[in-house]
Amino acid sequence: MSTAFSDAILAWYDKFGRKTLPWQQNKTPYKVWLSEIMLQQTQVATVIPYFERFIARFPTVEELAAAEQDEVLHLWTGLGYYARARNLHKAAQLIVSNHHGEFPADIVEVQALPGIGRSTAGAVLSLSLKQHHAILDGNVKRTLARCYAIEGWPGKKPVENTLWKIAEANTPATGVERYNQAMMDMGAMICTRSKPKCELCPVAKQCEAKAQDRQSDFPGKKPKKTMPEKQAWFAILQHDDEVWLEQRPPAGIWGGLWCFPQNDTADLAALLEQRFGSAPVNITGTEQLHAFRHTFSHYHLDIVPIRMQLAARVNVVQEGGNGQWYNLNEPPKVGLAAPVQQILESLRYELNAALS
DNA sequence: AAAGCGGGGAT
DNA sequence: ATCCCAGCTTT
Repeated sequence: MSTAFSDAILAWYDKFGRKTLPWQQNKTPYKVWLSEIMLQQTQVATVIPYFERFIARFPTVEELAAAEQDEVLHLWTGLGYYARARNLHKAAQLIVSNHHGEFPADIVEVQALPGIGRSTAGAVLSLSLKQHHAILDGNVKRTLARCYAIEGWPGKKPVENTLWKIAEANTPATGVERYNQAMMDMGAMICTRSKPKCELCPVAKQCEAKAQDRQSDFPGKKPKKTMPEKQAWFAILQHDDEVWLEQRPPAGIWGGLWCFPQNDTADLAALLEQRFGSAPVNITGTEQLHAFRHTFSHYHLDIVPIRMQLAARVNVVQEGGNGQWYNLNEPPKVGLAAPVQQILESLRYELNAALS
């Protein structure tokens, strides 16, 4: 493989690539790692404020490792993919216990950390320490799939393997930290998923998809299937400015986040029985709030929030699991599922509007 | 409203 | 090897 591809990419990077992002200043493996995990799921503009808040609160791996998981999830609230925040936290603790608090420089050890796979490990070590590793995130996949007209959906192993081979072959011997950043910038700025800016592309001359005028055929599309629809009723137990929240189990949907008691039927009586035992709860009013749809990657969830005003704050006798009365005006720093945060915000707004 | 994004872990 | 996980932007 000639260096024509990487030469063109590097020259483009020096003129147009991104060099002033927060995680590109005084680069350390920790900051690059954090940014890569956040960027796996969200665009740069959204990530920036989360990154700034996170680094301000946890400037070092040690401080992250020492944090409560609740506070880590709190700083992640709204970003999604909460398993990644939990993995980040776990990995920080492993770095402290197994690597003296120093982010490992050996790619095998890096990949052994939870939440870090081949591409993220390569990105962190190349961008921060200039180690020679290829990367293959979605931006790179799209750019290479088009340039080399690789047929098929990259979710399929053979297609992914082909793309890794090309990524490795194109990664230059020197300037790998600029090249890898450039490839991510290319995917984000030039080789975008729709309407790629081929007239600005440094490798347009070499691009097989462009030669065939088939840019939109690459990368191959994921086979789509219809998403199931599920229902959930949220029991919003409110007394004054407090509502009852429960922490979800550590794994699965919204793992470790705080949510309302949830049921898959409208029958909330059994739910309350379970929480409050036989002691009757004095409910002074029940109303359905605005129902809405929340869409996950693999199903729709139609949510019906039912608010029950309580005459008094009840001591909950729920067995197993954590629960707390959440004060709307003095919110504790805990992780919240996005629909729960939406509802809490509207409750707080309503509460304070009623007071004024 | 629907499509697309992205990669690691679980199964 | 395939499925599971979120919430946001773009179309």
